[in-house]
Amino acid sequence: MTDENLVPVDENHIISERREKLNNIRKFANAYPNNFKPQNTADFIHATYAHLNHDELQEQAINVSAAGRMMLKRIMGKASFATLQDGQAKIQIYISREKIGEEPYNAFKHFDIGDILGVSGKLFKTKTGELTIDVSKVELISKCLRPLPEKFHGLTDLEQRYRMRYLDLIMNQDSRQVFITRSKVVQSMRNSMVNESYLEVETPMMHVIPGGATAKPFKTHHNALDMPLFLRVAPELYLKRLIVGGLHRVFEINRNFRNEGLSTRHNPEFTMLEFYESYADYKRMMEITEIILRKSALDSIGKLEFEYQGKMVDFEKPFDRLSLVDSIIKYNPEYNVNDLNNVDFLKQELKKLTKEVPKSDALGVLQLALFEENTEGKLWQPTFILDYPIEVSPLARASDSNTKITERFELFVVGRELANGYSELNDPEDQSSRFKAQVAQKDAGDEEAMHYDADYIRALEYGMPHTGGCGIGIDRLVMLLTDSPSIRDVILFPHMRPE
RNA sequence: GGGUUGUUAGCUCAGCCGGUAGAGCAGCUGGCUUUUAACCAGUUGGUCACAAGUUCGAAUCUUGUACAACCCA
Repeated sequence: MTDENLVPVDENHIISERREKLNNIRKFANAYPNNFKPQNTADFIHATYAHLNHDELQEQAINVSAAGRMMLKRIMGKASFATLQDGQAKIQIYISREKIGEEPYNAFKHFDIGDILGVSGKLFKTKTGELTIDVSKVELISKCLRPLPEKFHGLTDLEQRYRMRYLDLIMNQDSRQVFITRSKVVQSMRNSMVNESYLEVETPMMHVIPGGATAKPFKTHHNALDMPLFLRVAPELYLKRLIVGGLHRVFEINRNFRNEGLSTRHNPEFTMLEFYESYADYKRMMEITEIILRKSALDSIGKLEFEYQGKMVDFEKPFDRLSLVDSIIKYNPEYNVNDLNNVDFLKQELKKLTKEVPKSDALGVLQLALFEENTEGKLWQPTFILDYPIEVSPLARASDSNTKITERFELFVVGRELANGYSELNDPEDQSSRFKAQVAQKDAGDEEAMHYDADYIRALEYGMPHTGGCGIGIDRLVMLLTDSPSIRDVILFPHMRPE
């Protein structure tokens, strides 16, 4: 640690005043006691006693104890109200000098907004009917040295919300709710997989040979072995090794790392559910993808139709299925089938639309480029796009009826890719030549192309049953279900440049 | 990587044609025993992101840098 790191991030007179208060507490008591045990949560208190009226509460004399952060404070002479916030909810407390005594009351008056307090007392209802703890004992559990953001506007600066997520979670209940929803989504997906007899596994995050997706990896170094390692871009090749090994249904929920730009849809590390099922194909993968997504919506937000950025998304209807070419024509009626099978026409169109026309002359590659340019963004309702060109699908099984395309789908919702699945390529000789084609592309300067993975080929040579596989982007799914415009809103600590 | 916009008190924001800094909240002092963003009176707090330039004089104009948001790639 350098000297620089030992200096507080910033200091001001408010913080030094609060430090002074803390020092005073230290003189007389333990400033950070660890023996307060709240018997009730604010949530529980409201749920259990809110229905009782003032007189009923008076008669029953219900004692509670609670702890939480003081968010609001209203001193009115010899009595005060304050609001405590615990994990889920808020509860109002009433503190009178008469009840707790002069010394403790004066001490309370100097507690700051943001301090964490423990209280005990009897429940009552105020004139306006708010359930409140009439405090008989209050203690400071943890001093808040830094002033909280303003009570009305809160913390709105996006940069600060991302950098100081702890503060965001204190101040913004919406943000807290996003991450509760995220947890429910992940839990639901795990349950769906287990219900389908899938086995949860963990495979390496550090790869000697990066593989499983066309993407640029992060590179790191193992000191003891003195060798380069790559953070995984996908778990795919390891999961399929497990299929070879006879774990017939496996899934993994974990991070992938891709060394690309940041945007509202891309974080360098992101979370995927990947699953593989023996004796299945891409059609079964589409079915199970629909099952998982519907269940995750029901389990997290309790409905199958929801609004995303002002427009409805429908998870209830069976998801649309279109071939790549059909989807282009459907959303761009100015084209016909002949146009889309004409390499020169495609190149001409792409030149109009983008600076980055693929160098390839392969029909499928150009069709895909056109799809990405003017169709993908228009797929608002869930739509499976089928028949991906073989050149861009090096791990997928070729279609039996057309060797130029693969048995592959991608699912699009609100104009974004949400899932990607296919019938896995299990012919080791075919896979070997596909890897070689990738290596040739890499040698030609494509940094995203795959490496040749000899051990994976060896695994396939032991024989892998036909298998279906699929990956679902969890961050993007949570964006949808929480109506979040940016991926940074659904990742607790999104990647930011250092301050 | 390119374009646009932004960065002023702890937070939310004003600050016009260049004249040396403002409000609300928070804090501090005092008053107030059922408040609800409590209220009333007084008060502390700023390297105007950073660095150069233009000017008698820059938060304000120019350029560069950093970080961020949005759009494009």
